[in-house]
Formats: sequence, structure tokens, C-alpha cells
Amino acid sequence: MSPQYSMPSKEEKIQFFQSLSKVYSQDDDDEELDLDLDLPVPTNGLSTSSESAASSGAGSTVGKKRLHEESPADLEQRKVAKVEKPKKTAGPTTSSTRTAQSGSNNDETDSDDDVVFMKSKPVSRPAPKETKSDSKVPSSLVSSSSTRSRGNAKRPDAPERRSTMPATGLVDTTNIPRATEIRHNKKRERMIFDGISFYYIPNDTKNPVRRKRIARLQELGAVWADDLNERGKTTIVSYIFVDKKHSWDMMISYLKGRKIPDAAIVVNEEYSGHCIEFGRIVQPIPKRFLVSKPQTEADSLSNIPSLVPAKSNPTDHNVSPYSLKIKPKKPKQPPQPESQIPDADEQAETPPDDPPPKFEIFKPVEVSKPVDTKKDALSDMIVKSKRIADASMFIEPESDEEEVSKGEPAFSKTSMPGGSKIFKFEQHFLCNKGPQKQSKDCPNARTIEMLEKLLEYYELTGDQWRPIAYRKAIAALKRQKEKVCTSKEAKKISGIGQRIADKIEEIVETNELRRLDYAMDDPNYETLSLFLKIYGCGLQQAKVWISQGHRTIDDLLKHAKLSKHQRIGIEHLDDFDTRIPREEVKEHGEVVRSVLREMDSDLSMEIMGSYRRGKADCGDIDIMVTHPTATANELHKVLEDLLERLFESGFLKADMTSSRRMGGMTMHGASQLRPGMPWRRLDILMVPNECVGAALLYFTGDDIFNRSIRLLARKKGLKLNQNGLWKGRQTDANSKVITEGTRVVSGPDEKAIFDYLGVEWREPHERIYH
DNA sequence: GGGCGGTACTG
DNA sequence: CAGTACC
DNA sequence: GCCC
Repeated sequence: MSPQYSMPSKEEKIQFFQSLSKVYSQDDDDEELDLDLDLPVPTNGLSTSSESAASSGAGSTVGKKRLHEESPADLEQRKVAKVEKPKKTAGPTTSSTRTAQSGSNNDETDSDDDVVFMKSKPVSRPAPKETKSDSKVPSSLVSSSSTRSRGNAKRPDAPERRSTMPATGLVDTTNIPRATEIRHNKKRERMIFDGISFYYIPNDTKNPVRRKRIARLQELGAVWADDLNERGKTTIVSYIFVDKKHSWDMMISYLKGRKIPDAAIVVNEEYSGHCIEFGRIVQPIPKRFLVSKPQTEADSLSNIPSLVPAKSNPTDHNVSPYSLKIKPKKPKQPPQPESQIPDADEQAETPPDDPPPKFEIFKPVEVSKPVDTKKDALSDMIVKSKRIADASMFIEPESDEEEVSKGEPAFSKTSMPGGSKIFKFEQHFLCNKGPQKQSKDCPNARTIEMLEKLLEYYELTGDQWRPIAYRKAIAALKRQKEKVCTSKEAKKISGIGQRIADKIEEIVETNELRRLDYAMDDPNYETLSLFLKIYGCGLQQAKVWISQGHRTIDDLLKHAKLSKHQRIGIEHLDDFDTRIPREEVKEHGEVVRSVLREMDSDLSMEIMGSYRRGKADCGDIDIMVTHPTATANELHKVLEDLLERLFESGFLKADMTSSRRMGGMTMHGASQLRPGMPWRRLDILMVPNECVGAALLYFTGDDIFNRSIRLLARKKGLKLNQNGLWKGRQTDANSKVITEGTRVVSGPDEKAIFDYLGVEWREPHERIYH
């Protein structure tokens, strides 16, 4: 991008910095998404713009009418207009209060109204054209037009630092290299709902989720009808969406005698999201989407089969929401869309995630009567183990019943009732065998994909815990056999809380996630991700480089100060970033093995890491070397010897653990099978016999599993590390270690550790939570 | 509102 | 010590 | 972020 490079002057830095900040528009919660470059920037020159929810007056009254009457273009215009108002008054004057609290992101309840779209980039965007029903998709750009000023969520040490650009700031700083905006225009969306009109029950936007759905329908071309049948106009409602909280009877009473147009199809609210996911209007799957008058109770029960969310429980009084039957009289297709719904077509291509048929294979019906029943058997133990077992890990992976959650094995010693019951479906979630299959097999693949993107983003954020929470949530979602559609369902899953549950629902409903758009929009997103791929470069380093103006690998090579690791990391960035086929991992292992054999026939070796977990491809190669009798010291020498030999043979290309201390037992380096082949990250760990069990555990992972089982150990007053399982460790008030304690389990038996901890044995391939 | 794995190496 | 890394 |  920038032909010539020079270190930025101080002033340039400031400008650059200003240009980094953005003003987000955010609707559903106001947490901070901040790739906050924690730089020593003088705050004086920078103003803080108070975005303010000044416009908050817009209550629910605004909702419907506006949404209803305005074309998308109008909408957009309105938003722009609104934005500018606060802008004028927003001077350098303070706002500390506002911004400060926005950083603490507490509630998410308030913000979800019309205020929503308001905050927008100060830069004047070309106002949308008047073109009414143009083929363009103006409103879909809404979210991408946003920017916002950000506070610093955590980081007490840097409380007020937030840069903001004065209204003109962004524009004027165009001379700054790459800090300018990189707007990814949102991909154009097809107006799949063009020509249809719909009515909602209830027909308002009081519920945020409903509001989103309605907005989304409109964005994609649908017209929101004021009434079921607008007499004056020609509009005839083609779809009626029924909020799931409404039963058929409620709906009827809501309509107060108004008749449902013959042409109208009555569907539940999830139908729109389903269509969006397909990119066109699809025929509603009867049991899943069509809403109809319930029949006799017995009847409707038998009819509930799999598909629908668990909550429709027989015992669960009639709330029975969308688990309603097909409308008695078969609804006709609505006029317009009809042509677009070739039946054959629908049949032909199988929906990417059409749960019902697919998953019946596993467990057709179980969904409906989950929870309560299962508790009793375990309850006893659960009471005790509940607080000990970390939620996520010690439950069946399948967790099938959504109740799922915790409890369970952990304390096998005493009771083992639940243990054996459900363990058959491993293959299902062991979808890692086929690289690309995986995503297809999982009913929640789409959701997971989106959440993973968000996870990636949060990793760039420097938040230590959120990414972990996301990974646990994603892992939990992966275990679900049924598609999780609503936040309520999602919330029941252990590891998924309210915030992520809401996001799941948003994804399912709208097939997109606003938060993600904002995230991707950050001008530093790409640079940061790029730099973070470099071995030896973490977040802090990446930020420093960015603050120094570096944006490309080339910049770094030419002008940045690089550590030895980083230099290697950069030189082989692509190599290290490429997955290694299982076969090749094995080959690397064989090279090491053969050298070891030359050295001492008692030395043995095992390939660990994701290879041992059975993955088809690995990020690196992990090798554990053991010897039945060698002491640590001897092993250290073996390692030195081994490395020397590997170097000589040309196999080992780099050792990034070079200044290994005496007694060092690890090597982090790179190896290459043959000239011309990529370098691979190679880790070698020497393990004395008494530590082998623990080392197996550690080196097999995955990391979530490790964290979890270590936490469990700790909750039981033990300590698990790669050298063994320990007890009797004493700490003083300051948690300083007084006594190290003694090793409870040692030796090469991995299972012994599981046993001692009361954790049911899991094969390596069952330890995948990633 | 506080917890969130335990460790090794680098500079 | 903070940062980065390993699983 | 989630959970206690």
C-alpha cells in the first residue's frame, strides 16, 4: 500500500491514532469491542466524542411505523440524518461519564431500540438515493456504515484513554498510511423477500428479537403489513409470522375476529431465518414452521417428533408453541412467491441443515422429554460433584439432553450409574476425521462458524477470558445433536450463557451477527491477525508494531526489530501456518524414531498432540521421548545428542529453545523432511519414566481438556501438572507455596490419573473440545 | 463479584 | 517481570 | 464470556 516507508513522526502518530478510533453503531449490547492499541498517546490533543444516546427518545413508538412505512433507503437516510445531529454538538467536550460507563458494559437491555442504528460515522457518506425499489440493497449496508468511539473495557490502568476524531478527523488524516478506513462493503444480498408482505403476531417490535426479524425481512424486500388485509390497498398478506410465545388460540384472540386471508401462510417466526439461510424462499417444512390449529392433545403429542425444541413437553402444560400441526386446510402458496418456489427444486437440493431426517438416525425423539427424568439417578452424586466438576468437561460430550450440563462422572469412585449409558455416538461428534465433512454434519455448523469468527476477533482484543468462554460455548454447541434455534434452548446448555445464547438466536434468525460486522470492520483487524500468526509474536508485540506504523510482513522485515524466534516465524510464516497432513506428521516422527534407535534401543517415542487425538491434520508435531530408567539428567543429554544428530542430518532446521538451561527437557524447533518441503513446527519433550502418565495427559490435550481436568484436580485439593498428580501442597495466606507435596500418581500409566481423580477414562480422540 | 491450568522459556 | 508459548 |  505504501510504497515508501518511514518511521512516523510523533505528530503522525497522533494522527494515525486518531484515525484508528472509530465510532461504532451498536445495537444489541454495548459491550466494548476494542482492538485498543494501548499506545502512549498524548490524550490532550484528542477529543472524546460523546456519542450519547441522545436520541434515545425513540421508544417503541418509533418502531413500527417507521419500519413499516419507510423503504430501506428511507431508513438509511433517516439513520444518517439522525447521526449528524449529535455530531454537531459533540465537541471535544468530555463525555467522560458516558464513555466510561459504556466501557463497563453491563446491561444489554436498554440499547436495543431504535437508538440502535444511530451512531454512525461522522464522515459524511453519500446519502442514499431516492431510488425506491431499486435493485440495490441499501439497508443492508447499515451496519457497516458504523463506527463508534470506544472506551476501554477492562484495563483499569488505562481508563480514559480513548481517542476520537473530531468530525473532520478521519477525513483529514488521509495522509496517514494505512490507517484509513477499510470498509468492507457488505456483500450484496439478494432481496429474497421481494414482493411478499407479512404480518406479525404480535405485530409490533416490542420484543428485540422480533424487531430484528422484522427489520431483516424488510431489508430483504418484504413489506410489513399494518393489518391482515389492508382494504384500501391491494396488499394481501402472504405470510403471517407467529411469535412462538403465542399458541394458536392466542393468535386467534389476538386477531379479534379478523380473518386470516386464504392466501396467507401461517408460520412460526423461525421460518424467515430459515429462508435467509437458504438465500431464497423455501417451502416451509410443515412440522417445523407451519403453524396450525392444534388437534386433540394426544394427537398433537404423537406428532411432535423430533424436530422441535425440547420445551414442548407433554407435562409442560399447553404452552405448546410451534409444535403445532399443519394447518387443517392446507395453506395455499402466496401469490407472488409461488413462482419462485418450484417444488422440485426444494426437494432436490437438500437443505444444508435440515435436522429432522438427518438426525433421526441417532435419536429421533428423545428431545422431548429430557430434563427432569434424568436427574434423579444422578442427583445424589451431582449435588456433590456439581461444584467440583467443571461444567463443560465431565459430562458426556453428547450431552444430548439439553439439560445436560454438569454433574455426572467426575466422582466415579462412589457411584457410576450414569456412566455407561450414552456413549455411542462418538463418531458423530468426532467429525474431525474428514476435514470438510465436519461442518456439514453438525446441525449447528453455521452458528458455530459465526461464533468462531467472533472468537477470533476477541482473541485480538486481548481479553483473556472471553475467548475461553467462547471456546467452551462452541464446544458445547458442537456436541448438540439438534440444531439450537432459540436463545432459550441455547441457554440451557452448560457453557452457554445469556449473551452467547442471544447471539445464537440472532444467527439462526437472521443468519448474520451484527457484532461480527463491527468486528471485521476494524481497520486493524487484518494487520493484527496477520502479525499474530507469526511465531513469537503475541498481541503486545503486534500492537507495538502496528503503532509503529508497520502493516505488512515486508515492513517488519525491513524496519522492525525482530527477535530470533520472530525472524524464523516470519521467514516461514506460510509453512507454519499450514496444516500438516497426518501422514507427514508420522513421517517426521519416523525420522526422529530412527535416530533414537541409533542412540539407545530403550528410548521410545510417541507422537502426541493432535496427532494422538486422531486428527487428520495437525498444526505442529509433538514428540515425547521416554526411557524406562534414565534420569532427568541423562535425558537432558539425550536431548542434546538427539538434536545434534537431527541437525546434522539436515532434518532439524531450527531450534528456538536454544539457550536451553541445563536440565532443559524441551525443544521447540522446526524440521523439514526433504529440501523443498515446508518447515514444520516440531516440539520435543523428554520425559522421565515417573512422569510419563502425566505427560501423556498433558501432551495429548486438548487445552480445554487440560484446563478442565487440572481445575478438577485442584478443586479436590490436588495439583496436576505435566509431571504428575500431587497432593499435600500447602500454601500460606498469600497462596505462596510452603510445601510442594508429594506425588500421588506417578509412572507411565495415564489412566491411573483419571482413576485417582475419579474421571472416567477418555480415549485421546474423546478429549477434543476445541 | 471473583473465579477461570500449570508450566517453561525469552529478553 | 511481562510476554509468548505448549497442550 | 460463563459459572458459582
